[in-house]
Amino acid sequence: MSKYKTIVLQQGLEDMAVDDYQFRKIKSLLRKKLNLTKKMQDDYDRIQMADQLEDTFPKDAGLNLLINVCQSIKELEGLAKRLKTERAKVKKQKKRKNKTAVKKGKQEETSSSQSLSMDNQSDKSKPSAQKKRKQTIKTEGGKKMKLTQEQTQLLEPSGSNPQKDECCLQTPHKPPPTPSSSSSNKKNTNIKKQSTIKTQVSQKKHQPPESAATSNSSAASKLQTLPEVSAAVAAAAASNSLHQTSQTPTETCFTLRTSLGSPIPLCQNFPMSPASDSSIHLNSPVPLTRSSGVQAPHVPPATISGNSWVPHMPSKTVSSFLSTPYLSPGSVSNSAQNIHLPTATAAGSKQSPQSPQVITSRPAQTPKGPSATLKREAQVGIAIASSNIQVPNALPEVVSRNDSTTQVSQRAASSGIQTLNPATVKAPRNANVPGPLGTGHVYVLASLASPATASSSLQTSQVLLPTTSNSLPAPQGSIPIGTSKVQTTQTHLGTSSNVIQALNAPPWTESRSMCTTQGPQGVSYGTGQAVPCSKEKASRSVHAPQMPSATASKSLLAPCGSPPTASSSLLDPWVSRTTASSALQTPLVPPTAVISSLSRTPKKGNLPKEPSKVEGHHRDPIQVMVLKVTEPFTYDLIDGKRMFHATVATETEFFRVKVFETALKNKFIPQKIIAISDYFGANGFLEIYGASCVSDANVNQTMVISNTLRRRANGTPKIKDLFSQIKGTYVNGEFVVTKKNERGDFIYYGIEDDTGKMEVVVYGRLTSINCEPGNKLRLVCFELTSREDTWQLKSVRHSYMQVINARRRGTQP
DNA sequence: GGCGCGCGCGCC
DNA sequence: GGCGCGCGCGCC
Repeated sequence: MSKYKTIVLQQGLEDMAVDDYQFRKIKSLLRKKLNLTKKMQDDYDRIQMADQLEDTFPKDAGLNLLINVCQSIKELEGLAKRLKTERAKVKKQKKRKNKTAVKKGKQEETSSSQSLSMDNQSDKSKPSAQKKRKQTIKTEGGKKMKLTQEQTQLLEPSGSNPQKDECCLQTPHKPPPTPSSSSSNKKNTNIKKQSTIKTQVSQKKHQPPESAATSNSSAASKLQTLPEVSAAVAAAAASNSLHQTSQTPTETCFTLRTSLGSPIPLCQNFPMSPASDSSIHLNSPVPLTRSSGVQAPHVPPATISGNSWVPHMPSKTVSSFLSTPYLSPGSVSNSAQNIHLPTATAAGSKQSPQSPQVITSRPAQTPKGPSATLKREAQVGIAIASSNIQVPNALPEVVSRNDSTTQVSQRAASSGIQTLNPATVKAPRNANVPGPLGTGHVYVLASLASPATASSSLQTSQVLLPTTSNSLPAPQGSIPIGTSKVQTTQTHLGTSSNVIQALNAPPWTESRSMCTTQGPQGVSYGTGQAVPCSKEKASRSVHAPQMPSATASKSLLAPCGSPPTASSSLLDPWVSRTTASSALQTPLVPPTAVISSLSRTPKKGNLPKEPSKVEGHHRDPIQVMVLKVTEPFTYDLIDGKRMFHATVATETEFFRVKVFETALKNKFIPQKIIAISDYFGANGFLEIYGASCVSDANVNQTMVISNTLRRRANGTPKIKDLFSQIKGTYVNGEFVVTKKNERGDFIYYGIEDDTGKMEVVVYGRLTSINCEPGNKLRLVCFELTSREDTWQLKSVRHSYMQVINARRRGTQP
């Protein structure tokens, strides 16, 4: 029954709703009926499962059984309905030809009976297949709905519709195969079990009247998913980290491609920027994204303006985090679990921190302070890493110094708040130095690093950050935070963001800040940092916080110790978040206040000079103001694929956006505030695939974007400054054309400004745009690269080019 | 405490 | 986008 098989595989097992966790659950539920051995259960991917179903139930390829299973899983009820619909279609067709169709009413019975009879067949049919894990990172429509309902204010329209899933569909990014993937998975499962169910929140909304019991289980599953996600993320990160050093994320790319290649109908429609773009670059770790995003409801309201940052996931950082495990596997795993646990408990809280997109509260400055500290820390870590050695000894001292408890509090606040900091952007670029081995050490060092060392190294750290540093700083800061709060979708987000912040740390200069920060960081963020510290050196009082089991964020902070009061206050917010998603806002507020008082105000927060980078799939809504939009254009002439670019900003950072749904042009109106509830971060862009991913912000929503930030977001970089950026960076700007040279299929434009000159290389569709010397070229999404001695801006798949100030008008294709 | 620097901001 | 101002910070 090829038709049934097709439904089972492509519309069933590969449905976006069937994330890895759900898939495993399905395997578990079918274990008996399909006679799955333990190994089969662990190893089988979706295709193999489809084969197994087909072998066991040749009549309908196991479709009925699959439907039954899906019906028993709350999250998959929607899928069950869809499958029923598909089954009905096939039956109709069959009726015309044969009578074979089974009556719908008896479907279940038949399936069960079949299963019983067929049991024996299954085992051997399949060779130990390749373990391709397709982790289709898909979220369920149902989850979203829940979210939307809860969050009505923010997300209203977009989320509710199951179809929205389409937005996510693209996600198909698979987590790169981690070396230790199997182990990690297992861990995840464990974690899941342990994790308390935050699902309750989700449950509230959607429970289908049908089976309360099922719903509960499903809820639990959802919760569990979070850990998975984190694990997956970690795995992905780990893999990434390995590759990152080279900067060519071979594995990541591979995975992406495979995902693309795999027959996932849903995905096909969506352009996959990572894949599509000529170069994927380091950041690709998209795979991290997950369905977990569902929890969006938690999203804290406006209060947490700072939070907007959270989303950013410096993939690198994440990876680094992961990498640490390699150093000390045993310890690492433990740490990982710890991390997850907190998340699970706090799951509700997680989201809130992340989502906090809410820009409304402007306490931007306060957030900045914390962020700065974080950054510093990161730097320190980096610096240490570079120096590598000896730092550890210093640690004790450092710890003692940490009078900066206040700082800790700051961090905590900041962690929640600032994920998105622009700083992140910087970090990636710089990173060239790969130091896989170093990372582990670094990691430890960072936590321990004495102030002195840190300060000395700081400058270097900047350079180092990208490669080595990534791993180090990120893990510390990011992990803990991420775990505690974010994890679901965000897991990566949260973590990454944290990481990012660290990396970002703008104030390279301040040595002292570092010292203080260090101590607190580890503690405050707890799980993440703690883990590393504990593993290797642990014991220190500071590290103690690490241990914080899932339960109390407070405990974590406390350990940090110095600033009990402040810290406690900070923590509380988190706690509250965890417990009550609704409460999120209030909690947030206190932290910021605390922070401001405690921390030395950083003055003016550092406004980013470059767009913030986000990695992975994010479902927590982010509110942004639209600053700039291009016209929709066709980037794929063959398939007629269209998109447009946009620049959006929060009060503290800005983002470049690729919108692959041109119908969203009516949402992307300059000066308008919108909520983006489902997006992917890749290569420095936010990518939006579905019309439902963007909604209008609340009417009352206000957002003040400083002129400085606007200028930076819309401005043209100086050519000289581009020379100091890493290749692979995507550049926007308007440049005066001084030369034009057509060679073969390429057009080379010489561009220059008062700081230097370089070359624009145009290939493909954009060569049809007529631009002559003297004109000005508006470039969007051109890739910085170099050939021999000349720096170039190269057109890539999603590049947009426009001639301005030209007598002849060249427009986009 | 003075000086210089970097940053954000606002004016033009 | 350029320029000047004010602020905060770090250095001496």
